[in-house]
Amino acid sequence: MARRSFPTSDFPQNCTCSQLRRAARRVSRYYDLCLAGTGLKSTQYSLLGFLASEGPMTMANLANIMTMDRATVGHNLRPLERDGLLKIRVSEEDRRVRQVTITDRGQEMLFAAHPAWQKARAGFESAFSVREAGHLRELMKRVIDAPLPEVGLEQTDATASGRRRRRKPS
Amino acid sequence: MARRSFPTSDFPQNCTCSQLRRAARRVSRYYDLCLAGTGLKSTQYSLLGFLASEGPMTMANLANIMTMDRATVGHNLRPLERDGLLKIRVSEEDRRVRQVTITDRGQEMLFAAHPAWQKARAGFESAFSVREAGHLRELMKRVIDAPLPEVGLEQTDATASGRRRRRKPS
DNA sequence: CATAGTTACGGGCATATGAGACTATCATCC
DNA sequence: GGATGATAGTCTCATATGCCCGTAACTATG
Repeated sequence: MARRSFPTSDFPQNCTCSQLRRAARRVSRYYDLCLAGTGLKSTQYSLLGFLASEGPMTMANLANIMTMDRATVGHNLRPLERDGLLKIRVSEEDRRVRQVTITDRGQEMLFAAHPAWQKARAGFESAFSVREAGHLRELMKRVIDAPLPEVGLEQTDATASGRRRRRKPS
Repeated sequence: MARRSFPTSDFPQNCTCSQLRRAARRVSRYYDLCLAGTGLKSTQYSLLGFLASEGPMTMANLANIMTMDRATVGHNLRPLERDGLLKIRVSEEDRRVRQVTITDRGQEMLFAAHPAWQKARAGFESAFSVREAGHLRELMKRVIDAPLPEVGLEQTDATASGRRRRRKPS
């Protein structure tokens, strides 16, 4: 048996990242299923929710509170803007900045989706207990705020064989 | 002030799904950054890791242990297959089934990426503590295994105004 | 004021994720 | 053995996620 064996203790079953992603997929699917009739996905619901509760803000600001890449925010806003749920306009003071504002239509959409969201929450808590769910959110908060150390960029030798390089060197 | 106010207590800041997704994004970004030099993303690392430790298996099986949709597995396998890190072949016994097997090249890639993955793990645990990280994985496991109740599909009235319907009724 | 550095976004690329419709195959049941 | 139903994957579409690079705009510095 030529197969190089890895220490079983450090495999995907025990990878924090993998576990976190799996859990996120699971819960997201559940929420999205509950929200299915509303026309909003879970991410969109969060985005609009933040805009509704925190008021208009810049994309960088949104990226920050959503723990999301700025480019990702840009992408995710597009469908919502297209459908008139929010407006994006150039700031007066600083023309680099975009002010994102939820529209009335967006507010309505959000409001209309609220029961479905509540149902998702209730469903989750019926399986996981209100107390545990609270504990979970608390823990997630700590993960989000954890000061991760810098990463020094290094190279594996297996990379040399050149898998998927972006763009050809012009 | 016409803005309908939502109970602050149930907004994105307190949404389990949103928090979970945020944490997953944060940690994934960190892991992906650590893995950057290796040519593998975190999902791909998990996928190959499972295949390496559990042996060849079907896509449905993979979907199961990855807590992932079957279609998603299909999509995610494609780049790995393209780059020769795994093989997908039709099963002999049941020709509906695809057997997915990691290749030698895949094993090497995984092996080469292992130090980077360890570094990610170490980095995370330096900020979050080994004990807490273990606790976190334990909790994620419970989330993944939680028996979520069925969802009865319903309609919001805001949907009637027709946002993004898939396909036109033929 | 020119210019260099920084910051905020947009565009393009590649992967990640999942729903819905469809196809091929297997399993039943009559 | 043919209709019927269930199962495994695929194809298409839409969104989600984040990188790199380029551009516009602001800021600091000489």
